[in-house]
Amino acid sequence: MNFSISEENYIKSIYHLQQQAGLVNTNSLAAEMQTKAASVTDMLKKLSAKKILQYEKYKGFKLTEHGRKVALSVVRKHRLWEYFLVEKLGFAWDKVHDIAEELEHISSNDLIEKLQQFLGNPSFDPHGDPIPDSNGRIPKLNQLCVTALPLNKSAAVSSVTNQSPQMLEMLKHYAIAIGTSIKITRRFQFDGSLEIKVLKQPACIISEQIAKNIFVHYD
Amino acid sequence: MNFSISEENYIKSIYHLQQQAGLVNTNSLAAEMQTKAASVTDMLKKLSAKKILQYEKYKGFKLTEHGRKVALSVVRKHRLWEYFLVEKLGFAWDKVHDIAEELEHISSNDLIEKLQQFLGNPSFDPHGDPIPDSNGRIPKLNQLCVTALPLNKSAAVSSVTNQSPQMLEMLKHYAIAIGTSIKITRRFQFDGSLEIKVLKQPACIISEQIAKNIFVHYD
DNA sequence: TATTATTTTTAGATTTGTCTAAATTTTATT
DNA sequence: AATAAAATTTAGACAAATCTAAAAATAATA
Repeated sequence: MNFSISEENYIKSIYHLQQQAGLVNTNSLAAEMQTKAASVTDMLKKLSAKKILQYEKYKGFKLTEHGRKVALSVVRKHRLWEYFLVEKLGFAWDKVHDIAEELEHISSNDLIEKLQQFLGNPSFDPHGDPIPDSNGRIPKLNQLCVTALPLNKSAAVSSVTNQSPQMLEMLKHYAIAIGTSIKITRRFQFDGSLEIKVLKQPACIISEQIAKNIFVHYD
Repeated sequence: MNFSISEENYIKSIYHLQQQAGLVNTNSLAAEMQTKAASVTDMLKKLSAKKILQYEKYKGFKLTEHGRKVALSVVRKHRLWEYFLVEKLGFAWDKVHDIAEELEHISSNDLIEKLQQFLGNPSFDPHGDPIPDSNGRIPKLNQLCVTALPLNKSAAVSSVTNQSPQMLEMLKHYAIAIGTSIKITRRFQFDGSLEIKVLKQPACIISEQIAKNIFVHYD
């Protein structure tokens, strides 16, 4: 079946929201989509009729197995294009999101398979997020939130969950990117903030709020 | 100003039609767009209000200078993506049109500038059509229709104007692509058909109708 | 538990792009 | 020039996606 750009965007957003909480509710989806609750309800009816959603009035909703497959194919396209933009075209990793938002809706499967090959079958996008394969399988990486990293143990940043321009700008300022090796040199009990050390950079302090979004790789 | 996908498609089609005849009329645009004359009239009013068109009821229409610029930017994007699909992703040249139809509407200028650089600033797309630069300038190539090529003079195919799947399939069958060296070995006065010779291929006969769409390069 | 507040849905309107059928204008042909 | 044919436009309708305002259902609280 084919989906409109708008439908694909809803499906993708629902997927992301239900990663965190099992059931998704109307208002949180409206916030995520930057639209009104009434518009969400309209779309829910449509997606429900198309068997993308399990939806019960007033009770919340989640994707069906079929809906999840559709979501993963959009996520796959988004992340492959992000990889392309950064690795082949030379974009900075904090500039590619909006462009990939458009590219993810190009419909050709042939295109996305050839793109994947051209890129050398990458497993993770430039933000460290896993790229689902054509069957919807998601590569896993052992991850740990920096808030849980032992003191003075070096580890490589593997992903950043909040990808707002503000967050990405801040990381850039601290010279932190995917793959950057970091070390927690001090932990402040008072507010949970961390003193971190990046190679060739002066030590700096990040708030717990930021730290919660940064994950590192361990074996 | 920003244009919808539909508006961009109309603008591009008008551009192509007015390349051949100065003024464009409603029915021919409807045919090109595979839609109805009434829909075309509706869109003409909109584009006219946006100063894209010079339009007089019942009299035909053509792009303003501004409209031409917009058209050329869409054409530029289409042809750069076609080049990418063939040269980087390995698509056959007769498979890329529909995908490029979608990609040409991705809006980022930054993207298209970086793509152009990545591709090495190509001047012609895989069908031999010139790729306008970011200022709307179109590279020129001295071209000659094969119907006007002297007997037994070899020349390289530089472009093919009709890009219907049928035409492209036929050219593939005759082993003719952009750059292929061909020679007219005989000219039939009766119906204008031509006997042509492609290196390592048996001589074959093409109708005048096909020949009219094939152009060769000369110095 | 009764009442208030929040969340969600419905009803009805709007915009964009399309359509059909009818009316109008232009062009072609007796 | 009168009439027939073709091209074009108008009028009115429809689907998709959105919105506002009001109604209904659920959750929170006094």
